[in-house]
Amino acid sequence: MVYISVIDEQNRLASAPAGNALPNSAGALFQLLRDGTPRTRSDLTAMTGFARSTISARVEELLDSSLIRPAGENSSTGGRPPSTFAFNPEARSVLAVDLGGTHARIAVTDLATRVLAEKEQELDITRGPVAVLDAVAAVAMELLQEAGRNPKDLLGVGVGVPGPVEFATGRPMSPPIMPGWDHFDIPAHLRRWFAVPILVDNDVNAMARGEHAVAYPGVANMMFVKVATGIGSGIISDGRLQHGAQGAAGDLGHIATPDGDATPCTCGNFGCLEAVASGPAIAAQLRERGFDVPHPAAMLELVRSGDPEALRTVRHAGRQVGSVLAGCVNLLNPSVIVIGGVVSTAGEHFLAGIREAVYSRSLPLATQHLRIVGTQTRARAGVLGSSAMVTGHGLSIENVNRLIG
Amino acid sequence: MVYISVIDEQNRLASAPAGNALPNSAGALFQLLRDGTPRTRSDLTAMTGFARSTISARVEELLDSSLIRPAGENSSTGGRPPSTFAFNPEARSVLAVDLGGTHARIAVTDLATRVLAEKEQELDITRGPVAVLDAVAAVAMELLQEAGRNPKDLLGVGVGVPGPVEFATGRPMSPPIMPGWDHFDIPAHLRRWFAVPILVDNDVNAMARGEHAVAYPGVANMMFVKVATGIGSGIISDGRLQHGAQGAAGDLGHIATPDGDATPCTCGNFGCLEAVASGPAIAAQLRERGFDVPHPAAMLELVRSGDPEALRTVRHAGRQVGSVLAGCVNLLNPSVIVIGGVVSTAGEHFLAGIREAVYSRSLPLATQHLRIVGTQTRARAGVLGSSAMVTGHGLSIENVNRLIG
DNA sequence: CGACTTTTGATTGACAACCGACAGAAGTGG
DNA sequence: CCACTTCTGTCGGTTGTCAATCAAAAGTCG
Repeated sequence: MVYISVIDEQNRLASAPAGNALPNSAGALFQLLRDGTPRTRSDLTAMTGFARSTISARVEELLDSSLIRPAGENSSTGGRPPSTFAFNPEARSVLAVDLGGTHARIAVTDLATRVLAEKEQELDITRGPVAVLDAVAAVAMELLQEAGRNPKDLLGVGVGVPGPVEFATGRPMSPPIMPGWDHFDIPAHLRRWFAVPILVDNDVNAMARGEHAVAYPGVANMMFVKVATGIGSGIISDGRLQHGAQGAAGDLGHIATPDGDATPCTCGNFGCLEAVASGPAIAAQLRERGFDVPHPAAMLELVRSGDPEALRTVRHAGRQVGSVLAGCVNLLNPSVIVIGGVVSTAGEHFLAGIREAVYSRSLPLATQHLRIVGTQTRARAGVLGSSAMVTGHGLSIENVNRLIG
Repeated sequence: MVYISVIDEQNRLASAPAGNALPNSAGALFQLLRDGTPRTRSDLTAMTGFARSTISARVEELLDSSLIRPAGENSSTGGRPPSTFAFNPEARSVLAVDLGGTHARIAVTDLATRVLAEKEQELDITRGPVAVLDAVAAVAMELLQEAGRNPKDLLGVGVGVPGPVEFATGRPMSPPIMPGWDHFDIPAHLRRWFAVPILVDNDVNAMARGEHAVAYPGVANMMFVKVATGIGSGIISDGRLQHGAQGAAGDLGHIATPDGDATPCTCGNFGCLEAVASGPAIAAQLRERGFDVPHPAAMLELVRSGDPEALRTVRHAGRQVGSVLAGCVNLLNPSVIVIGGVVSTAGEHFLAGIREAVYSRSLPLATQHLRIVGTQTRARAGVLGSSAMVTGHGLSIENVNRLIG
């Protein structure tokens, strides 16, 4: 349900259903049904305060558009049993794209962020926007067919890319690992195939949205932290994903760790979190200790094998991440921190190191209800977030009214 | 002007005047006039797309309520000269309260956050909520009379208190320096005198709102940092003040400084920013170096006198603050950081230290358009912010419609 | 099986919102 | 002084919304 702030009768700040304050419309009614729970017309009149006749008309509109569908009948309470209606996630579909440095994951989802068809494949981002996006579009067409969906069916396209993005225009802004993509108009190019709204965001922001939508839908303040080649985060504050002034918010990788570590970083500074706790940094530390770690996957195997030295190294890296996150907790006071990225798959020791450092260095008021957890959506976080980004904008009151009208 | 996100004709994410999507109403029209610029009826028809007759009716409503007032005539363009209308900040007044540990500043302002009457006085917060709020109410009544305003005239009351607040209820939550205030219902108590909406927030959040409203109204992402006995901040992201999950967001005081300093802090940890760069910490450092610094004011005098050793100490403290802010910049990517609090009045050396550390440790993308500045509103930031908090809620579309209807 | 209850859909009339048209007001320019 | 332009207020007409009523549908209960 969508809530807005109002001052209630006691002149206190409170929350009220948006339907009371916003204009009555099919779109507003739809927001009440969006949680998927079946409701009767009577439920809706009680929730909105509008007349049954008005609700009936609105429900009919929504049924016609197939955005809601009949959901059976409730049991009778002595008279005719009421018929119920619920959000119909099958009404439209969403194309969700998650681009990484070397791989792309592409999915077709329904409106409830459920995957209908999905494919992951190698795709080198350095091949440039035209080659990459053309390849993405080709796979997308296959997936749409596989899912039995028509391109006309799409509500929109969501794309996550591994670099900062100017969210309003969908253009990457000076991305360090995406040569040729700077200021490229991704929506314009993709619109050659898909004549629908196209939204682009940073990949970690997309992952934050995915985890939020699927696993923590009611949480207003959370962080998603990705620890892999780099270390980044997506921030959701007050229920909204935060981009910052240049779309560069959430970059944890080059925050200095508090213990005065002087490891040099690729950015030119010393002691950056990325230089001491990222996947490559952990692998380097293990090599220093005589282990044979030719590639990141080998590091994970070593840790999973239970080698004590490797576990200590990973746990220490976790503490480093946690020491930086402790500052983030004091600053943002989130309810949940989700840890994702390949390094987080190394096991519980990494997470334990993070928790240890956060709970020892953050303020009690901020940590008393704080949960630090591993990702539930794992490798799918990105595509799920791209999908949630599209439904978040595409199922707004205004847009639903447009879809119907 | 109020903007909302929509997908435009090109299916791109863009901004459009709220009047297009929100229902037409006097409140919505008022938002277009709220910037204070005089506009003609024709201007408004062009901005909203509504018929002149509709606009005329709405303008009349707003004139009747005195929320807008005639603002003279524009010069003729060949025919009858159009009359213009502008926001009338005198229509109502606001009671703004800024409570500190030992002082209170109370002001009556107009709707444009301009002070009409103001008083600062000693008031020990440890005397407890009843004694303090009763004293505040008494002063407020005097100030209302001094400003020639009636209590009925109030749009609302805004209060800043030196501790965490549950914003929705206006109750302090485990405030460390406010004995007797924990969970006290401040709005309920003040409502005995003022039967209007009463909003309560943390004092640093209020200062952030004040500086934002008066000096940086268009900036969507900024931080206000107060360096005094403690070190705290107010965060404005995406144009909204962020409270975090427990209203504890913005606490910089107990973030660990990156250089591994081991100074013990009152919180039980080591190397907290507050332990190395707050007013008392700087005073302690100066005492260690043989200076006679019996109280905080003496520290300021010493620095203002230009003593090189004192300047070095202050500059070093600035660097410590900056090293923590560098992380905040990477995390939040603000456009502006405003430095306030008594320590910031010590001179440019403190600010210089902050800038030095931030610009050396933050990412170029985040710092290229970043400004780090001293407060313009100074000691008034708190009351101005309390006032802005009230107008921000009280002049919303819904509330203006209520004021008129 | 019949009386009663509850839900649903259709109809109707009241009402408010909004628009366009019109006439009057207040200027400019020849 | 008059033609023309631009702005303003008013009025009637249209539209769409909403609430009340009613009859039919579909169940429960005795």
